[in-house]
Amino acid sequence: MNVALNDINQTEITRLRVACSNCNLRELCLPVDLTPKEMVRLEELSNQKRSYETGDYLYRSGDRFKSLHAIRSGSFKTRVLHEDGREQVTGFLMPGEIIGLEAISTDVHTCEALAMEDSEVCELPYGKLAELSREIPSLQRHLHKIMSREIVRDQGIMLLLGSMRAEERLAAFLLNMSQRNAIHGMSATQLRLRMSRLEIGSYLGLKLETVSRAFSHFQDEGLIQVKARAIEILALPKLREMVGK
Amino acid sequence: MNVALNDINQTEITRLRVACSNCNLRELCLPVDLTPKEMVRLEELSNQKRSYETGDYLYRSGDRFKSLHAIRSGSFKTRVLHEDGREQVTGFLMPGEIIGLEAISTDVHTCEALAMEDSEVCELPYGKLAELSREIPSLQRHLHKIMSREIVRDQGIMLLLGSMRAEERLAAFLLNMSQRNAIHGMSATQLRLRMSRLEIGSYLGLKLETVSRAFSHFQDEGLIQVKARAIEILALPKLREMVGK
DNA sequence: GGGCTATTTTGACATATATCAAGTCAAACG
DNA sequence: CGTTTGACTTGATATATGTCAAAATAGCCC
Repeated sequence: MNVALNDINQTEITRLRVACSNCNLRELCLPVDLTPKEMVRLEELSNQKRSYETGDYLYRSGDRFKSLHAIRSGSFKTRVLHEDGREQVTGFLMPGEIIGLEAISTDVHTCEALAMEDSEVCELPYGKLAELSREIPSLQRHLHKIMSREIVRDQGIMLLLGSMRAEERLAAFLLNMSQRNAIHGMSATQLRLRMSRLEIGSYLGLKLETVSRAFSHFQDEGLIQVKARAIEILALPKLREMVGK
Repeated sequence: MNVALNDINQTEITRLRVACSNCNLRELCLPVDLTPKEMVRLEELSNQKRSYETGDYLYRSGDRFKSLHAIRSGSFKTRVLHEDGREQVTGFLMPGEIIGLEAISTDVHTCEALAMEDSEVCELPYGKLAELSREIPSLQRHLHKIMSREIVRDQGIMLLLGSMRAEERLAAFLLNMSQRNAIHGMSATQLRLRMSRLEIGSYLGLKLETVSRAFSHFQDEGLIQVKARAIEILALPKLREMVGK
């Protein structure tokens, strides 16, 4: 939502492909102006690559925080579990995105992250990352950028939820998914959602029935084409209008 | 909400008082384990101190980002203005807190910050801060902490809004205010709100009438005592119960 | 203190979303 | 191929919050 599409120009994507061929560090590499040598050093940080199956935990609430993780393939959701057992989805993470930021301040993870499909991640030991960023100022600045972007993203997509109605929320969600898809080189209009209506509802603060009704209504209006979790966006501009941009 | 009260013990508060006698850098100093010499260097960063009257802008949307600001006295609100003129309050900032983080990623402020009362701030040039944090690892780590805490705070107070009803939101808001009050050495139960019902509503995604009704209802239930903007919390535990903690 | 204004409270009613309950659909499995 | 299962859709109704309007209150200036 805030990571505007035109933030990423072709040059940078090419550079990324070269730099991160064996590990998806898109979020870290992308706008950083590193020398080839520095990139190698960044690459070397992510010594661990791990695989997770659907439903596996990347980390649990209470786990000690040691690393960030760059998602190489697949997708994860983060959630908090309330005492009464309700699940609250707090975020969806897609390939190329960094997960775990929320725990830096507390040294302990405050939510759970689990795979929504079979996935691979690269581990980025926080200590080494901080150490390296001390040597490479542009990396340091970029780390700050990622974190504050996270703040902005939350404000962008979540904060406004309070003032948005159900269909506006869903429109914002779809646009967000579309942009993140596009950033990662995939279609901006053909979405394959990895999450259920229940999870979308939990994330957006709506009941699954409301989510479903909104999808149906969008389809009736000709804004999207719904085939279960495969969504085709037919009228991007109109969706943008709905969320006021 | 996430900056738990017991995060701050007496020792640290004493250290803070000594370290930051002439400039309120609480958020920066507090959990940082700096040598006296390093503290002086941090102090020296905040060379600029500025005053603002009620309604003055600290920065406007579109302003180039150069500095963070530590609030020394008074309070600010951040907001975005929608095309149609509606105001959306995105945050309230109190003494000792850092404002401006949201702009690091974009180099440009995306929201406006203005004084809710006569206030003073210390300017913290971002470049110098980053430079210094490269030399002082514990400061670097702490900068990261502040930023990710901001993420968590947003998730804590805002993300849950989606799933909270009006009175739960207001309870969360009051608890948040109470904690921030307490952190800054003021009463946890006697609150002097600096913002109108309209602003609270904008922040919480509610109409001012709903906010007012919720206040009245809390008072009827004996949870709080309302005298305009002076709120006395009578039953902290019950409020905590309402937000599920 | 008296009168002015903005803020807050309260009430009656409208509307959006939640809730409860069926019903449909598609994938998985025997 | 039929059955089962879980996910999704749709409908009827309840409830929470928004909307509009008026009254009460607090703050402020004279």
